[in-house]
Amino acid sequence: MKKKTYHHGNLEEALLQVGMKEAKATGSRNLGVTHLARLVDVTPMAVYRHFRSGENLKAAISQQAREALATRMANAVAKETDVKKRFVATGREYIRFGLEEPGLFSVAFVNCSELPSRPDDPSTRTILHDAILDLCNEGLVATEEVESVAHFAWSIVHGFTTLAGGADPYRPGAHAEAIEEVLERAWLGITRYSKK
Amino acid sequence: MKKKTYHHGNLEEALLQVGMKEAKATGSRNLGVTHLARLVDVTPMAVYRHFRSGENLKAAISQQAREALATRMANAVAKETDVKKRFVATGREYIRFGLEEPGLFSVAFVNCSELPSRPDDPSTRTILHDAILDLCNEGLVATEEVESVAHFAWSIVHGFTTLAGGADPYRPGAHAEAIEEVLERAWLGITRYSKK
DNA sequence: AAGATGATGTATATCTTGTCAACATAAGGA
DNA sequence: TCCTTATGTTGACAAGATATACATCATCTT
Repeated sequence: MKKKTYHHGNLEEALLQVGMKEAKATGSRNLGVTHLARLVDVTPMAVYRHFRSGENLKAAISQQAREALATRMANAVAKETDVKKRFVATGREYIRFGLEEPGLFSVAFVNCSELPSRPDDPSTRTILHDAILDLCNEGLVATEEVESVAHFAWSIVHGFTTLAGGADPYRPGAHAEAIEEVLERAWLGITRYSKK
Repeated sequence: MKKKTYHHGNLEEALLQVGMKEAKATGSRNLGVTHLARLVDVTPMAVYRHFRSGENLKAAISQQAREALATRMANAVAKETDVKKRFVATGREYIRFGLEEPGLFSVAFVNCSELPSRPDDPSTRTILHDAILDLCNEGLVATEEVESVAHFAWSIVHGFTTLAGGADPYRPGAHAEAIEEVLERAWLGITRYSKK
């Protein structure tokens, strides 16, 4: 099939698309300019019309990956009404995402020079904060602790995912029990704490 | 100064040495074969007499970094006698290492194909396990929970470090308060938990 | 409708890297 | 002394990132 038009039509989108596909499959290994350009049947240099550099492209894909995570979290939270359940669902979905999509997860938090050094994507951060504000409203967390609770909660799920992930091919539910346990422990760390 | 001998003398060691230096300074960015070879004033190909590939070299440096971490943890633990303090010291030192040496820390847990996918270096793992066995002896943790507690504890410190690190230039004690707090929360998650 | 103009791709060239193959020399034991 | 092995060097090559110069499409003006 020949090219219908000289212009690709929507190269930027196309690059992000194949980028995400590659990320899912192999993490950040195959996110090079040349490789992605080949996949969309375009010259490497064409990429630079849409991204300043290869790093920049990778950062954009990373961003997309973080958005995918945020979306999943948002959906998971939306299904729960109970305060604690909402909070736990947030963490559980974060971990599941990491285990089910290790490639995307690693790309999402790849240490890229063009990336904000903290892996706290605004949207993800917002979701987490909202969940914690819920806890405040219930009196389970003091208002001035929101920041540190957020950091604690995020640390737990991020660390857990990093450590548990990437090993074997993922079997759904493999870590189910461990996940619930770690979330419960985190819950205790959050609700039982009081400043000395 | 000219080369005393045609042979370098101890190239392998030298490579690991400059590798660690570079890792401290810039993480994993400058751990390429050519670059490191230049630093020890040797041809790139010489490297292959000691390491199968660039990846392999990077993995060896990563290993060294993990050992550096383990050493620090061991030293920190050795200073404490109280059970809880020993445990907390383990985590605190892990976090401090990550914040004080972000380059080394990132290299230590870089996702390298020649690296065990789980960042649980035997020595580091042993130190952590020992600390938890202590807790068992005190009746603070059930014997059958050792594994999951280890995973929980590791998750927390690893996650915290990843999220807190890498931002600004590190000021000693900057996060001191946050560290103690997160460790206390973790402690609660460990000691207050009971299987349902 | 005919250009002018900017957006988007291509062609080419250079530089850097990783790595292979072939060669050189040092060092130490037979 | 001479052969073998360990260790470095040279040169070649392919891949990749990216700069410069050029081509072509799409649109906006007139």
